Amino acid sequence: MTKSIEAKPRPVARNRRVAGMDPDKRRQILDGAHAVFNAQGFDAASMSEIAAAAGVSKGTLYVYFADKEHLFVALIEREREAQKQGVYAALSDDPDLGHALASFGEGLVRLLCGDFAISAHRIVIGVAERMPDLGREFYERGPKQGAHRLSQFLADKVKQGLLQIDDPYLAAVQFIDLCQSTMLRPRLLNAQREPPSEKEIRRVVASAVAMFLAGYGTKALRGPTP
Amino acid sequence: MTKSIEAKPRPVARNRRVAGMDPDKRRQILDGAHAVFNAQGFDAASMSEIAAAAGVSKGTLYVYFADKEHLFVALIEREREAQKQGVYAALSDDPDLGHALASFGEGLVRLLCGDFAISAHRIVIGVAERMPDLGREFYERGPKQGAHRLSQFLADKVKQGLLQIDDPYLAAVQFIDLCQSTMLRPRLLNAQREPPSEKEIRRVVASAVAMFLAGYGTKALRGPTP
Amino acid sequence: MTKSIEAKPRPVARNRRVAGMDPDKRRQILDGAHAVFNAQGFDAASMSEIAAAAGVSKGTLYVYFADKEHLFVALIEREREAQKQGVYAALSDDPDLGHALASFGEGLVRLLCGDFAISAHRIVIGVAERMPDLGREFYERGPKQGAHRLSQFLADKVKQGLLQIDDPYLAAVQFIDLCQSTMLRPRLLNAQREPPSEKEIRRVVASAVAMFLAGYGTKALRGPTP
Amino acid sequence: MTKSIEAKPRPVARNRRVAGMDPDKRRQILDGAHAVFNAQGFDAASMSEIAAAAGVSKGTLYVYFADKEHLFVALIEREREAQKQGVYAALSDDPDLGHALASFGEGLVRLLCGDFAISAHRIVIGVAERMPDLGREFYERGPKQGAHRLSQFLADKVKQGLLQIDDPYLAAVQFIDLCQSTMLRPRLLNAQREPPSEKEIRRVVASAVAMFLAGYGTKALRGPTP
DNA sequence: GATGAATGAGCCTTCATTCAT
DNA sequence: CATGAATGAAGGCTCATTCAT
Repeated sequence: MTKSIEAKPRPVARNRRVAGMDPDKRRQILDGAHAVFNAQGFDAASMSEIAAAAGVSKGTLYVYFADKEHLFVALIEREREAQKQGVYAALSDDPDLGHALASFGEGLVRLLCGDFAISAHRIVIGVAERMPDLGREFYERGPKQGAHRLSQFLADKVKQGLLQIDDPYLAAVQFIDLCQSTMLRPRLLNAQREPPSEKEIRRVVASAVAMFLAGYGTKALRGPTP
Repeated sequence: MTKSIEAKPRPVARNRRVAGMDPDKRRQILDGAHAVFNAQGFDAASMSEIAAAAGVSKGTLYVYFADKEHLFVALIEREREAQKQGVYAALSDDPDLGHALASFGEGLVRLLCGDFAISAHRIVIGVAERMPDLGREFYERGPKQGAHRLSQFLADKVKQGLLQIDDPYLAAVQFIDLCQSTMLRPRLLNAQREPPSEKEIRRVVASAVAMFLAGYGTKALRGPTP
Repeated sequence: MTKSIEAKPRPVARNRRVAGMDPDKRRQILDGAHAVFNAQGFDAASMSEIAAAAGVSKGTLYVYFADKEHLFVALIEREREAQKQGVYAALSDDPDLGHALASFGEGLVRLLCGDFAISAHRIVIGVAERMPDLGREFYERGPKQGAHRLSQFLADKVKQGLLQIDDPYLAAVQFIDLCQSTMLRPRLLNAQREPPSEKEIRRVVASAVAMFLAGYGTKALRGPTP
Repeated sequence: MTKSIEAKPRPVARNRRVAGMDPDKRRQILDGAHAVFNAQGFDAASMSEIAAAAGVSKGTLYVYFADKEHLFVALIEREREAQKQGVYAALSDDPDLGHALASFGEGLVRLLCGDFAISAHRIVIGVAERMPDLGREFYERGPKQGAHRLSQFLADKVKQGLLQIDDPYLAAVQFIDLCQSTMLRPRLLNAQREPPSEKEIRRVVASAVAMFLAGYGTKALRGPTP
């Protein structure tokens, strides 16, 4: 039968040796897990392969992580933290709204269509049915939070009179989706093996910015007209 | 000694019985497979469970489908055929472009955020790493073909002077993505257990149509102004 | 849709653990395999039975041997090594040719009609159709090599003028076959459950030696006549 | 567990429909079984393949033969009958003893090293452990009876003063084994894929006859000397 | 009587997890 | 603490046999 993270109460909290966990070894294990999960997906990845890739024994795996699922969740968490740096910087740097959105959009697409994010997405989506908590958490801490952040930026611009938006959160997601159009889906389905080219990213994001500003921009945005 | 003893390839032909396949039983099996695959995903679904869900013996499964993968592929095929009916009808029915796009978009979202399409998406994305052919084919016969169809419709409207579009395929995917904004992703990640409400669909699609026409519409579209 | 979805070959290396194989456990497994293969033949022997007979878990079997065939081949190898000791000693020990041949023949028959050699023969012959490599290798390292060794001994005697032989290899096989006459075949077909008695062995081998020397002996062999 | 012909009492004599068995269909089935058993061996042959090769349904197989083993036994019986014709003719035809033995030996080797006899031998030897009755019967009705027949011929020649033999049965088997030297064993083990050439057969049988007559011939045999 | 679709026990193999060293 | 040999449940798949048509 299905094993679900929350369905398994892990009856006795056994050898939860928390003392003396070597952070280096933990990182080492997560690196190995990263390689194997990305290459194989969740189900096809075996703990033996992960142990081998990490250069530790299988037993050690279980010292650091209660089971395969917890190892995977920990990996997702680490990677999320590692990557969400800097993408949002573009939003505050550039005084020109179009430039700011383009920089942000390009950075976002580079990140989301990159090998790791695609793999992680694939895996989490693939197990979402069996591990709804993982999926929800991934969604809330990732895409949702990102959109929220952008929506705050947009709300700011509304206040400044540059944009006219009823629902800033919807607008934020729309912008994010526009930026990924034609690029994300074929990557997720593995119909496109390579990340999109820089040229393609710029082209698509430019189109997204144009449509977004056409839809939400005010006269004030189009610049000081005589 | 020899490293590996290769068994001589069996000379007598394997009888892939194709004749006498009861279509009802085939449907019955696919129904069972549908239930189990959707509930568990590809890897976690077991052929035993599928057999039980279908009300047939495990052996019968293998009379109708060569193996687990072929069963899954056949299921995807059946469902695609069953569902791609009628979504595109909206494109030709309505003389008003805004109405046509809205109808189309709403139908599409209803389909793509419905339980089955979400499950199928999840599964195919989940196995895309290990079965790239399946992923690619799913992409090409599904999303890509759909976008292509819409792009032809848009190209038509360009000829009619109603729209001004450089890359109709990109525009088509942009529209499709806009229609799904805020609704598809949480569904895929199982952060949203229920399909979106009709009201929500109408709201988001209306916003998508508005932005799309703001971005690509010509003066001619806005109607005969005095 | 694609006819067959080829799973991408797993990039991460399979860890064929070779290190840390406990020789005692390996022997234990081979002993169990010996018992079950001999009792059932190759196909009818099940890995479960072998595991039970060896007193290990099924999983352990696969730690030591890649699969059923490799286990079987390893068993054959072990047994061959264990048994080909000492049979050829008789050839050099005895100065009298008749005695030497008789000792050798008796030892050979004792070996080849013994329980193990009969079982191994039965199994290898039984699978020879499907595993020609195994059969050929068994033949070449066993019967063929044995005959070759004897033929060298005979060629020596030819040089000494004691024998007159055109084709020493043929002569060697003839002698070997004569020694087994009436004893090997009923054993192989299980028409004779017990190995032949010592008395019977001596009788048949004596007859073989007599006929062989009658056919190939020279006057010099019959001894210095007045 | 092992299935053994005699160990399985076949509790209720069920549908042993004996009436109306079409001899043509029976032959047809045995022909199919012949092809498949020879190509695959006993265990690897499947009843489906046999049914397909015979051009009948699987159900029909079970009308004519109780199970796989009985089908196989019936096949062996039929083939034995079909083949033991004519080999013994040589024994009475030729007035010259050397010629008679050579003709007989050559015919025998041609038969025993031919594709069918080799296959049958392999299969029976392979299952002899699990089906001792089959092995014994095969032995007694085949090799043993053949040797018996030759021994009677030899006893005759002893009476005629041409041969001097203590144990004619042993002598018969010795002759038979000599005829097959270097040819039967590699065939059985599939180390020699083709039946031996006529030239080789003549060479080896000539050598066998020579040795046999050297060992057992009387002065009378060597011909009327002055 | 013949058919062949259906059965289900059983096979080989894998792998997450444990535990003695 | 780390190790990795051992476990055993479970998975995909086959095939001898049965039975409704």
